[in-house]
Amino acid sequence: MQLSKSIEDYIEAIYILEQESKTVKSIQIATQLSVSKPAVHKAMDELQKKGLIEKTSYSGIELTAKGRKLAKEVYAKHMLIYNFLLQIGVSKETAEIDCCKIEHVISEETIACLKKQVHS
Amino acid sequence: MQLSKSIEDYIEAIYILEQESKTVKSIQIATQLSVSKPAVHKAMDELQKKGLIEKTSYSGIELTAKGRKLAKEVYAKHMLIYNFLLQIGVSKETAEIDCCKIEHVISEETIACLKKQVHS
DNA sequence: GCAGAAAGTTAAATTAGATTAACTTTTTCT
DNA sequence: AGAAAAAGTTAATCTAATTTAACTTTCTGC
Repeated sequence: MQLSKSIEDYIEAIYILEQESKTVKSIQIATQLSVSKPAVHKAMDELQKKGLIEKTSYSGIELTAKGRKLAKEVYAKHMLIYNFLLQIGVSKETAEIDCCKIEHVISEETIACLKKQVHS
Repeated sequence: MQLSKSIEDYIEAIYILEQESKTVKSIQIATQLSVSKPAVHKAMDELQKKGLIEKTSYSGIELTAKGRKLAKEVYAKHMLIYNFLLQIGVSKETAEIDCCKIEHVISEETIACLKKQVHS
């Protein structure tokens, strides 16, 4: 499945919010990603069409098994890049900003190579 | 000056083409970046408005001093990331693809840290 | 020097992702 | 329970970057 950058951001945000609060509300995602409520709404439509989340009107949002699997992959990539950046001396603040962007454009091959760099 | 990803791609393409052929034509840029002629045309309008290129109707395209300075910066970033990727074992093909995307999203701080990694 | 090809330009339409404004539904608090 | 606030939804609009189609200008080769 080919996901757009923004869809990856949304699914990752849901995954992170899921771990903090039992049910994930649209407004939390909007706050987390600094986007408007309608932007979240449209993105949730999209995620639902792709079978990545479950949601009925005015209810909470839940990842499906498929959605959670994907979210975990995105998040793992995020953490790998983040840790690599810290390791080479980037500040936490910048590492967080940069890895959010890099995670959407980096190839699997490069991810595999980075994996060997981290912790070494 | 805050440049969009696509504008950075165009200016970088001009910089590279400038070194191969004396005058840079719109069609060469279109071929290089795999975009349509009108896309190049609009981008050139934009670059001209920003004072980064010189161009009169139906003539060749030239970087201004300001444009060349910027192009060099973008290109240097490109090569730094490319070389780093090779160094960690990424193939040339993938390194080229990935660095083209990473160069548009990476911070100056991370670039500085990467610089210390390359060649070491 | 002129016809056809190549390059450049213009206009209109498309796409993805967002926004604001206005409205509806749900929640919360007294 | 009902009013006010909060959250969700819908509609209309915007922007950036692109495309196709059609047209104009320039170049090239006979």
